[in-house]
Amino acid sequence: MANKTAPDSPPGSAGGTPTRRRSERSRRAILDASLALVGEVGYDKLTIEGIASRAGVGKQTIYRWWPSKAAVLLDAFTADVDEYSAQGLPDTGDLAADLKLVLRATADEFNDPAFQAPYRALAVAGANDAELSRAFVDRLLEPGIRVYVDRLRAAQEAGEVAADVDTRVAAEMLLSPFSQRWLMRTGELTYDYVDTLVDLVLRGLRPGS
Amino acid sequence: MANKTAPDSPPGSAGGTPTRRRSERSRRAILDASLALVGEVGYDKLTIEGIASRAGVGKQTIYRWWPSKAAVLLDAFTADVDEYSAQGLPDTGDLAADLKLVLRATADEFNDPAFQAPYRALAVAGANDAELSRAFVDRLLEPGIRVYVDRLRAAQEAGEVAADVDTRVAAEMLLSPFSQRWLMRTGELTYDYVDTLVDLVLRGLRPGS
DNA sequence: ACGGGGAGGCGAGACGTATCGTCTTGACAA
DNA sequence: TTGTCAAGACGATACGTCTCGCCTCCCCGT
Repeated sequence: MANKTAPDSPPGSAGGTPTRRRSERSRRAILDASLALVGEVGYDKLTIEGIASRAGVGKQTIYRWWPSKAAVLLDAFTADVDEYSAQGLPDTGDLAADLKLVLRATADEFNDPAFQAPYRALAVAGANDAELSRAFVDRLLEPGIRVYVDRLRAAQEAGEVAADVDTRVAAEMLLSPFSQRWLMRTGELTYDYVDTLVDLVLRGLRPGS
Repeated sequence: MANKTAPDSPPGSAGGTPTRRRSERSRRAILDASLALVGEVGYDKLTIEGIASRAGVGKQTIYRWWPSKAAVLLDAFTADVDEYSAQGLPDTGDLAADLKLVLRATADEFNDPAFQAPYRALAVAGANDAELSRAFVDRLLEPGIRVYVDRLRAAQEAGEVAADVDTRVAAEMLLSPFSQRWLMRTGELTYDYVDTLVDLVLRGLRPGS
């Protein structure tokens, strides 16, 4: 049950135990197939057998390395995404402009159908599986939030944001309405909405407010 | 496909077509059984056959009136909840106090295991089923948001909130971080958190800020 | 006013299909 | 020699459809 959502590394890495012989070719084929299939048929109709067949792989090869289709999808999705958050947010000295720029780009990304299916599926699968939820949060959600917290902290040190503001809560005020809107489909993610949200959040962060 | 999540009313009401004969007894038994079972085994392992068996009902009776287990659950859950949002938020003239009071109570509710399972299941099922999502939003989410928008509007008219504030976005800034935290398990819903959130949101709403 | 017929919902469960997760086989690579 | 690989057989489970009598209510003819 350990490593439930983080299978052993591919051959070449050196774990505590001797590296197991694993086909990198099969691993990539499985990840690619799962991403392609979830876009075509949706998460509910995504099956292990379907992934295996599409990847030209035996079912056992999937069951050997992953505990569930959600874990496969999380791996597949993480690989494509995690270099994005490594670079941090831009800092031009104008907090509002920086936030609007990045959130507008994020809105475009969230409106991209290729992105929607797997991300929705993961968000959703996590809600009913606490263990997967933790992996999803740790590997995708938290890193995304942290870059905003860092940017807010920088603005705080520059005097652009009041010193007594809880930057974590402020980041949530910015990001949660955004992702909630998208996840629950309570509204469109337009540039107008992003701008309104950023402006209203920042009103409460200004020094002396 | 019409009425996908809103089956015909029980006998006695008069629809456009002649009222169908439907057992109210079976309807209640199905709703009760689905709520009980989702709490016991979780959403993934909730099956139509299980509900039918628990309710002492034929499978066909469920398939006749609902399109999916999610639709059953939505009906079951809605029945218990919708009188709650009918009464609106308190208005003592102190917006911060009113919001904290209600959100603290909501936090208690969200921390109640009996509430968690079905609500999580619905939020989650909706993300992968656009039609169910709409029903979930219309019948549960939107009414909940609206009472906050109304309360904010009242505060706006009382001069407690700046006139140019978009009350809808403001309500989302308050509620989305809250529900996001709970849904994704990114943090605890404590009274402290609620208070911090309310205070920070309201900082941006004050006139002249 | 009433009583018989018929239409339709009802509980029960059989049915074929799909996918599950496990297990076995023989080839192949380290 | 040892462990992974592709392929697929296997029993179990739940799906959604269907058929069966039973029962209840509504309507119509008397």
